[in-house]
Amino acid sequence: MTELRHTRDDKLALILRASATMFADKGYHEASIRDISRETGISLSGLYYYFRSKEELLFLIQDHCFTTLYENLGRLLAEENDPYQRFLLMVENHLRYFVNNMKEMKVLSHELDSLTGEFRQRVNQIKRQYTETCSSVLEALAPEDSGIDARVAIYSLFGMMNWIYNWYHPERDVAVEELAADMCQLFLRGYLSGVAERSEAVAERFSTPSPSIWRT
Amino acid sequence: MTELRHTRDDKLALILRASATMFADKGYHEASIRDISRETGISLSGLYYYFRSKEELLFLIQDHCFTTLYENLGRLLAEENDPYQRFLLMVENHLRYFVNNMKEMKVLSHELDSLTGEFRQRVNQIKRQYTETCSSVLEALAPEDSGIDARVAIYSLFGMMNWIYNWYHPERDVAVEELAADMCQLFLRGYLSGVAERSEAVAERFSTPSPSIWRT
Amino acid sequence: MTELRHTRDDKLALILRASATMFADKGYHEASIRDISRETGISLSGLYYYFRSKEELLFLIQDHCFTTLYENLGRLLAEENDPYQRFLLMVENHLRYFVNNMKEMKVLSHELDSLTGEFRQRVNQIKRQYTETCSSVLEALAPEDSGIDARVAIYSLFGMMNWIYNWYHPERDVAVEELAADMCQLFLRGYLSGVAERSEAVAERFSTPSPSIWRT
Amino acid sequence: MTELRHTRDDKLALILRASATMFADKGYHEASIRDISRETGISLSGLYYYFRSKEELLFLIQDHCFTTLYENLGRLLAEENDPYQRFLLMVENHLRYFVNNMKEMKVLSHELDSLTGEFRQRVNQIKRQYTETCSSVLEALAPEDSGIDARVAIYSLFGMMNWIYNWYHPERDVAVEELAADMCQLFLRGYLSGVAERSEAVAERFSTPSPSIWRT
DNA sequence: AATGAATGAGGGTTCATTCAT
DNA sequence: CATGAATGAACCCTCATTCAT
Repeated sequence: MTELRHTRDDKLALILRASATMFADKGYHEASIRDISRETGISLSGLYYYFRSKEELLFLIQDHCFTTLYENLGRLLAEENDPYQRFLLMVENHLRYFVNNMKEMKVLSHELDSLTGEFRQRVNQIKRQYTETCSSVLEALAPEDSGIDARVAIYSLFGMMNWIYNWYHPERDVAVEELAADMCQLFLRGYLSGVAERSEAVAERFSTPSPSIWRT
Repeated sequence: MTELRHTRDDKLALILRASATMFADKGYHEASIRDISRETGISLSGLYYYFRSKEELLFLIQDHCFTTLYENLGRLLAEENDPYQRFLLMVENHLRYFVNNMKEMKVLSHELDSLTGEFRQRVNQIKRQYTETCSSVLEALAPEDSGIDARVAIYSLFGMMNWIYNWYHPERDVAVEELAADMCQLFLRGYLSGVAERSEAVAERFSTPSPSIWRT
Repeated sequence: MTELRHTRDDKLALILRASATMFADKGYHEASIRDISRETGISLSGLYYYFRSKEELLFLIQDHCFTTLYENLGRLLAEENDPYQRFLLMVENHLRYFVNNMKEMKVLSHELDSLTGEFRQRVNQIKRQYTETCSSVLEALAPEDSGIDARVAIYSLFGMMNWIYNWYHPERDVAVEELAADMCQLFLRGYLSGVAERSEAVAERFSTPSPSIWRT
Repeated sequence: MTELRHTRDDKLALILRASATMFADKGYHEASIRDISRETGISLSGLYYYFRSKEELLFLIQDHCFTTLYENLGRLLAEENDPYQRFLLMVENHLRYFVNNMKEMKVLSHELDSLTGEFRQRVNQIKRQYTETCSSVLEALAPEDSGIDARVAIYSLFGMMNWIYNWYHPERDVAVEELAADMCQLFLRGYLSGVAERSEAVAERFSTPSPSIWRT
C-alpha cells in the first residue's frame, strides 16, 4: 500500500534525474520532451501527468537542487561556530554537491535565464538566500580591511567553485576534500603564501596601480 | 571610395556584433536567424550571403574573440619580462577584454559545446594555445611548492575571471583596473593577507584535512 | 471494432496513395509535403507521425510497389510450368500492375535515384530479385542462339513495358489483355511475323551490318 | 572580329552542355542555377545574360536536342527509298543520338512536363513532327495486318529505344551498330525468329487470348 | 495513470531571380 | 558583359502541447 503510493514520487524522481542529465548534456532548449520520453520509457503525453510544462520541469530541477544545497548548508552551519570552520564547511558543501551533481549544477549555472515569471522569482529567491548566507559566512571571517571589494571577493569565490563543471574530472583530478582545501587556501592565503620574500616584493607591486597601457 | 569598398566587411562586423548580442541574451540555440535578421535589418536569406550556416556564424564569433584575446596577450607579454608584471598583464588583458565584450564572452563560455566537427577543433586549438600561454605565465611565478594542485590553481583563476559575466556591472562595480588588481591580490596573496596573526592560526587549520562529515 | 483498430494502417495507405499521385504528377522533389498535407487533409506536422522523412515516404511507396509486383509474379509462376505460359504470365502481370497503378509506377521508374543510403539499397535489392526472376523466365524460353545480346533482349522487353506510362490511356487504348498479347507477340515473333515473303528478304538485311554513314 | 562574335554562342553552348549534364545527373528541379554557375565558372547573375529563366534554359536544351535529332533523320531519309533501310536508318539515328547524348536524352525523357506554356507547346510540336515521321516510316513497312495495334507497335519501339539510358553502358555493352541491329531484328522478326518449330507452337498460343486469371 | 494521434508555430536553409554598378 | 549583394517564397522538419480514449 505504502509502496504503491510512492510510485508517483519515484517516477517523478526518475523523470527529474533523466531530465537533468538531458538538460546538462544538450542544454535546456535543445533537449526535447521527446528525448526525455525516450530516456525514461514513458510516453510523450504520459510525461505531462507529472509536470505541466517543460518550464515547470526545469523549475522543479532547479528548485530541488538549490533547496537541497541550501538546506545542507544550514544543517552544517548549525553545529559550528568557529568562523574558519564555517567557511570551510560552506566551501566543502558547495563543492561536494556540485561534484556529486555535476549535470544538475551545470543546468543551474546555465539555465537560470530560461525560467520566466513566477518560476524565475522563486528560484531567484532561494538563490538569493543561499548567496546571503554564504556572504555572511565570508564577512564573519573578513579582515577589517582586506583592500578587496566585497562583491569582487564573494563572486570570485563563487566563480572558482562554480566553474569546476568546465574542467573537473573526478577520476583524473584530486578528490573533493583536497579540492575544497586547495580552494580555501587559495582564497584565504593566496597562491604565494608561505613564500618568504613575498611580503614586500609582492605588496609593493599592488600598492601602485599598474599603468593601463591597454586599449579596448 | 576606400570606405565604400569596406562595405562588405563592415556589414559582416555588424552582423557578428548583433549575433553575439543575440546569442548572449537568448542563448545560441534560442536565438533564431530570424531574430538576427530583424536586429540587423537584413533579410533572412540575405544573411546567408555572409555565412554559410548558423554554426559557422557562431564559429566566426568565437574564433574572432579568442584570436583577438590571444593576440593581445602575445603583444603585451612580448614587452615584459618580469614574472609578476607578466601575470598582472595577463589578468588585466583577460578581464578587460571580457568586460568590454561581455556578450561575446558569455557566448564563449556557454556555447563551446554547440560547435561540432572542424569548427570545434579550430576553436579548441586556439583556446588550448591561450590556456597554455596563461599556464606558463602562472608557472613562471609559482613557488616551489604552494601545496596546491596545478590544475586547481589555473582553473580557479579562470573561474574567478570568467564568472564575471554573471555579476559584473560596469556602472555599479569597481573599474576594470581595480577588478584586475583585486583578483591578482586575491589569487596571489589571498583574502586574509596582511592580517598579522594569520600565519599560524590559519596555517594550522590547513595542515590537517578537515573531517569530512558530509555524506553524498 | 476491428475496423476501428485499422485506422492507423488505413490512414497510412491513404497517405501513400496521395503521395504516389503527387510524386507522379509533379515529381518527387517538386511535390512538397505541404501538397500531401493539403491533399490528405492531414496537417503538415501530423503527417510526420506516419513517416520520418520525405525520403522514407518515397521508400515506402517504392518498396510496397516492387514487393507487391514481385510477390504477385511469384504466386503466378508457382502454378505454371510451361515456359511460354510463364512468359505470358510475367508480361501480363507486369503490364497489369503498371496499368492499374500507373502513378506509382511512374514514380518507380523516375525516382529510383532520389533514394539514398539504405533505402536505396533495399529497393535495389528487391528490384534485382524481380529482374532476375524475369530474366530466368525469359532464358527458359530462349532459342539456342537468337543472335541477340542477352542484355539487349531483356531490357528491350522492359523498355517496351515500362514506357507505357508515357502514352497508354486505358479509356482510349486497347485493354490490358490485348496490350500484353501484342507485346508478347512483338517480342517473341516480331512485327513482321506471318508475312510470307519476310523470311528471306528481311533475313538478308540483317546478315550484313548496315553501313554506318552516321557521324556523331 | 568573327571569332569575337562567336564568343557569345560559344559560351551559350558551354552553358547548355553543363546544364544538360546537371539536369541529367540531378534532375531539372534539383539542379540549381548555382550548380550551373559553379560548373561553368560564370557568376550566378552573369548567367542570366544568356537566358531569361531556368525554364528557358531547359527549353533551349530540349529544343536543340529534338531539332538536331529530327533534322538528322530528315537528312538520312532523304537519300533512301527502300522501306527496310529507312526503318533501319531511323532506329540507328535514334539510338546513336541517344547514346552520344545520353545525359541530354534523359532530360528529354524525364522533364517534358517541367515545361509550361509556349515552351511546352513548341517542344511538343517538334516532338510530334518527329514522331509522325517515325510512324510513317514504320507504316510503310507494315504488313497488311500484323494483328498488332498501331499505337502499341510504335510506342513499343520507342519504349525499347528510349529506355536505354536506364541500362546501356557504352564500355560494357555492345556497340551502337549492333544495338540498332538487335533492336531492329527484335522488333521486326521477334525473339524466337529462326526457330523452326515456332510457327505452329507459338502461333497457336497467341490465337486465343490467355485466360485472365488475374485480378487487380 | 497512460497513450496514440494530431496540431500550430516556428526552426534553419535553399531557391530563382533582380538590380545597381 | 559581368558581378556582388540582396530578397520573398518556399522548402523539410521539429517542437511543446493537447485531447479523446
